[in-house]
Amino acid sequence: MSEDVRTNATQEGEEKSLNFIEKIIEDDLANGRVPNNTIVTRFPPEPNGYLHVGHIKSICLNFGLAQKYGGICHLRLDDTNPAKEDMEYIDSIKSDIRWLGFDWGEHEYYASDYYDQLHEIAINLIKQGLAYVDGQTPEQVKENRGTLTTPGKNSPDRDRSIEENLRLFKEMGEGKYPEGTYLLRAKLDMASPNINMRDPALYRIKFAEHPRTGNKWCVYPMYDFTHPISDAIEGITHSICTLEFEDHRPAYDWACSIDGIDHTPHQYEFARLNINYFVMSKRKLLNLVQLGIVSGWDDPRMPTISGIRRRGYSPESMKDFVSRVGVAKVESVVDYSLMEFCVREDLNKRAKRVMAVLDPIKLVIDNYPEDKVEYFEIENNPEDPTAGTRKMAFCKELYIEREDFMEVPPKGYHRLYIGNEIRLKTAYYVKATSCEKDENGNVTVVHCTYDPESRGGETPDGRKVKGTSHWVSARHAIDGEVRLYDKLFATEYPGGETGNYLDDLNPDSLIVLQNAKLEPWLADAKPGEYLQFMRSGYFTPDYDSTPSHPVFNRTVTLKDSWAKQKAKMGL
RNA sequence: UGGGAUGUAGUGUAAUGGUAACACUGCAGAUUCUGGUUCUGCCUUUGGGGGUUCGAAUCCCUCCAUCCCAGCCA
Repeated sequence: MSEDVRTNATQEGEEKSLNFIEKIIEDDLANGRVPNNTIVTRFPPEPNGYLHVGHIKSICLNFGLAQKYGGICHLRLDDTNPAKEDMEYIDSIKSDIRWLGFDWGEHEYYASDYYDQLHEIAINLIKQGLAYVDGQTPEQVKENRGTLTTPGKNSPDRDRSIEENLRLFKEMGEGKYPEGTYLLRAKLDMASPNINMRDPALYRIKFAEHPRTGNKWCVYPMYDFTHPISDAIEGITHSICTLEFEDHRPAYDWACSIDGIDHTPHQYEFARLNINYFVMSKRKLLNLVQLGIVSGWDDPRMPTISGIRRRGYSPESMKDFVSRVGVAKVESVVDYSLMEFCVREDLNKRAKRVMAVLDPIKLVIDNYPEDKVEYFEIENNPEDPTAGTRKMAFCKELYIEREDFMEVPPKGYHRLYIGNEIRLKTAYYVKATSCEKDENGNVTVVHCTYDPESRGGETPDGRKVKGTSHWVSARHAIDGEVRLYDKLFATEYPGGETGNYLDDLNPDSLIVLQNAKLEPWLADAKPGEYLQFMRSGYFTPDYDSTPSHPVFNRTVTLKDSWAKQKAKMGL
């Protein structure tokens, strides 16, 4: 094949190395092993929960591969277990994929679309003597499956006649037998060293209402039977799944080899995404929701796609994140710090800078005229000249951040303390003169004087200040609620010590500040806007936000080298 | 102890028999009207042992470690 398929030139023109799946695909393409030379992938979530960050890897892989090689990616809801699945989940899955910017077009499928065909294939297997109805109890089935190191034993029903099997399977489907009484099994090899090949179950009886097929069926096909055949029906060429399915590949290949089934699809396995400080199993996430530890699947502390979206992560940053993580077969755990790096990098370029004082104290400029108001023009984003400017009102009384003033400053502190001069961002230089305290000794008001010559933030004499504070005019500011989110878990591997991840919850994962002072226009900010509260972090309006009660979620803090320095000094 | 997989800096990923590298983290410094950004530098790597070869992360042997599998879940 020609060089242009072999290489992978990026916009910069440099060559990026291929991951192992891309290598396989390019090899298949180069050797004419792909029908119509068009690869077809699929993203096959089970609608039994919300999608999480781990799924982003799979979504980007499947949709990304299709994009890159001019193929097609199907969305297939793998809905073969009506006991666990729900319409709510189907809707959330679709909106999460769209949020990431992927489009499956008309290729929206459901495993349940294939129930009729699957049923027919099962009957044909029975007719060929390749499947049988097993009347063993679930306990007997388990017993006779053997163990990891010992072979299983054949079921006494294994040699039931074809007619009998046909009759029983028909009656199973007619609802004549309760759950657990009969099972349709493939006749493979009870002595196989691979347990998945020891006569895998094909159909079980389940009296559950299905989100899509309602009560039409009371027998439902199993994953090992449904998945490969769904792939075959849809013409999937590269069926990509996670490592734990490696052992199932022989079953997959068996199903694709059934008479009349397209044997094009091949299964490839990659390592799922793990991130430290996170739990990523749907079961655990469901638990957090049901126990009320979080407010719901979209709680901004949840690693769900809806959670991180509400938290203020951009889809672009997440796509960048998974691309940096890469694709391989090694079980791995990615540092949460990489995810934070990716959002910061993206939001630094696009977030509008605003002044928000989270924990306010009043700053009074004693030598500033009582009623004077002046306006300063402030750039919306120093990283993006096209972002424009806005005007901010300034007057005698302002709010500044409580931590920007100290009566007794530690070494290295270059913010406001009595006698020290700092800059109020884009406004004036001010020098602290005194402070007032309440009965508990907490500073309530800081007094200062300003230098009129320093208007705009620079002085004619060119003297420098070490600190620059953000501020809002006390007369103009509005109040707002700010939700400071941090990691949900305090340890790298939740439950790693005690075995119970709930033991490792971070008690400070959410701190709500009710008294933040904000630039007035923030009352109208809408969810989905990316903001930087200067010197503090990236924030986004929550959907709880209203003009009379604005609410902001912290996406991630800014990097804070002063906090590090303080920590080192033991402060 | 059956079967399936995997071992490259702290973390993740490259290098397909020819100088072990990139990113994140960490550390140090410079710049800065955000203690942000940007920039510079530093730290640390082929699981062990044999073998083949002029030459091995790469090929062979062997040992070790880790993960997955005994649902009528996916």
